[in-house]
Amino acid sequence: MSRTAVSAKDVAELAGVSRAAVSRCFTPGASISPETRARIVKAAEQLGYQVNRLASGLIRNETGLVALIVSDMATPYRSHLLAALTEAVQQAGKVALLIKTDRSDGSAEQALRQAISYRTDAAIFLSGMPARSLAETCMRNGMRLVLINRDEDRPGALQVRLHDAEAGRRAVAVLRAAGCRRLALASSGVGTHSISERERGFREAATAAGIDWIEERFGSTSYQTGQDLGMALLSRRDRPDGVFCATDLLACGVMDVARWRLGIRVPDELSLIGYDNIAQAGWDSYGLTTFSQPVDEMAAKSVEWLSAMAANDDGDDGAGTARAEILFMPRLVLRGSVAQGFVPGVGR
Amino acid sequence: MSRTAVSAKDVAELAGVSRAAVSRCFTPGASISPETRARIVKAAEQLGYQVNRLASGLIRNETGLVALIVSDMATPYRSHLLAALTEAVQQAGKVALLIKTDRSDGSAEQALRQAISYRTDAAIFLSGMPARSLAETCMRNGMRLVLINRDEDRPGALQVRLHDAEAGRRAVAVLRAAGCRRLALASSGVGTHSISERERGFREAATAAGIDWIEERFGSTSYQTGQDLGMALLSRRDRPDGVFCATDLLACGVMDVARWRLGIRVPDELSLIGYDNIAQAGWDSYGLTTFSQPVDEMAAKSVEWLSAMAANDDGDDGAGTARAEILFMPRLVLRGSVAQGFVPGVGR
DNA sequence: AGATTGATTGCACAGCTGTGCATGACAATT
DNA sequence: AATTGTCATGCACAGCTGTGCAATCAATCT
Repeated sequence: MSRTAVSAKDVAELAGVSRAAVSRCFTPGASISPETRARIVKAAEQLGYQVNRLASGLIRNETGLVALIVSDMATPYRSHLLAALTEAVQQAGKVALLIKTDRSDGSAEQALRQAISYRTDAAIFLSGMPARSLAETCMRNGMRLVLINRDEDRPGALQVRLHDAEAGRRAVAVLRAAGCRRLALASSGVGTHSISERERGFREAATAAGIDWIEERFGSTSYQTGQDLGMALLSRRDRPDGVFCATDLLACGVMDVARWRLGIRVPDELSLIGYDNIAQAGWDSYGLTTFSQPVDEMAAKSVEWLSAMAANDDGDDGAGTARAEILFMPRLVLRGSVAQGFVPGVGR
Repeated sequence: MSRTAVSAKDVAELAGVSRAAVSRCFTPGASISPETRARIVKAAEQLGYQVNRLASGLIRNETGLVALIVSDMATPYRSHLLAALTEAVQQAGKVALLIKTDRSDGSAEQALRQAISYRTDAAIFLSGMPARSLAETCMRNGMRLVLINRDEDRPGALQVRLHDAEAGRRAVAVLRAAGCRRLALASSGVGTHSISERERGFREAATAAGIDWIEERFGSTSYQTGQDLGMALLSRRDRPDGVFCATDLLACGVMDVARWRLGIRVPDELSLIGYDNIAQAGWDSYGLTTFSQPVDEMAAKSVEWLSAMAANDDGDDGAGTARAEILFMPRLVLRGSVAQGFVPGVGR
């Protein structure tokens, strides 16, 4: 009947002990005798008691909450990364607070403010970027920041990145080895750091090899944009025969337009490479050669770093760990979307 | 330097007012003069103050947290639903607590316990199911429960369901109208309520029409299972020419096996119908006829119900609202995966 | 036996906020 | 001018937990 939930006081009364004993019962390493613990546990189960982590967090300055800040979360790559992070966070005994952002201005700020208001132990940005001043406020208050595939660095935050430029370079190598003559670059117009890096690597390698290429860059990172990019690139007179797409979603769109609207055979007349290794890239309809991000490992390392930072909170003001960065290498996944040819031993 | 975050006391000191004034400043409808509010807002911005919702929730018995409990969240349909719910929750001024479950026993219980420990205002189950006793404990403590596409009902919880059986029936009608002679049902072996209902509708309609059909049911609800189902169904001597798949993911697997491994033309030799209307169903490679769930509307109505329940918390003990259910009708989306034919006016 | 050690338990406080109650100031009304 | 009403503000308490400190108690040692 009472609208309020059962508290430690109720358990204490039922078990005939002090409220402090109940607290110690659920605090690892606290001093409590086995028999009273047994009594308390029994009473707690009977009442359905769960320690109130709000009150606990209030006094311990550690809520066990980790904010995951993300946009476009229904996208294959994003949802995969989100799942991995949630799993890792839970494995570490914490819980994920999910905050969705959009493209609008100040959306990331708004999200971070939400995280602060719940006194989150950490915030992990999968997209967007908080203003520098607000980020510093977070750090000063003891909140950890992790930035995944973000560009500008915030001192004290962990940067989780991939060697995107290297992937762009390898894409050129693979396409050339497949015998492609006219290369193209298909990318969205969002201008994210990681996407820009993929473009840069592609251009560098093409320039270094002394070959010409064409580009199309517009729209968001979606299947629809992929279709439009494919239409723009493949209806040209000097149609390319090897395209590197900044994203698997784009590549799927390009491939579908080629096959189903323009009647171009893949990979006989057109070789395609994507990036992300989303589930659909492995489906029979696509068989897309792409670069795989070690999503699980990225998530695990991020959370690991958070725990490590929490462990050595002994007086250092974070200045010593000003620059933390983990760099992963995207792994080439060869499938049927690239024409058969000699693939150079680019391994290392 | 101080590890602890800025509190209302700090703001009050800077603004030269009492701490209570700061609290009132951020409480809508509280009595406070415009000039002191201005002073407080200025001081708060200067210090980067955000109201501590943990402490606020502690005293108001309303944390603003809504737990989303889900498994297989990287799946297209699930991630779509998850995104819609997160969006709806945020629109209502609340924040989503994301809890991932797996197939293991007691996983749902564990998740619900997590939700309780954070004194979540509500818990929304997208998969899994808590034990009845634990669910009742939640309700008694004032936590609202929403079950999406779940079978057993928990008194007091909101049931959000679709008319799955009707979809199964319509699938038979559409396949027959397309001229299919040998129907088949492809489903996973998970035995979820909603999936069982789709199967039931299919069988009922086929039986009523007096036609025979074949079935395959095994595995999880994945693309891979779809491939295996397709292989099992389509390599038979009496190969079916019209298949209703309990899920789009399954349908994609079936279609790919048909096209790319068995050389069966879709829709000329094989008509396919799925369920969920995931993004890939609309891609050129699939063009899958399917049933669309009004995901956004489902999310909006769920959160709306939560707010309504919170509003009339005036002494009623929930017994009056024992049975709440919202039933949605899946919408048929016609695409190219079904052979051209006369589609009966099943509207209504 | 007496002293010491160790474990266990209860008291009380801190951590941060919302709000009822009382007080004070000020405007409006008779 | 006196009274009434409104509004703003501060005090103090409640809500739930973790933990330092003192006290109690049993057990062990000399």
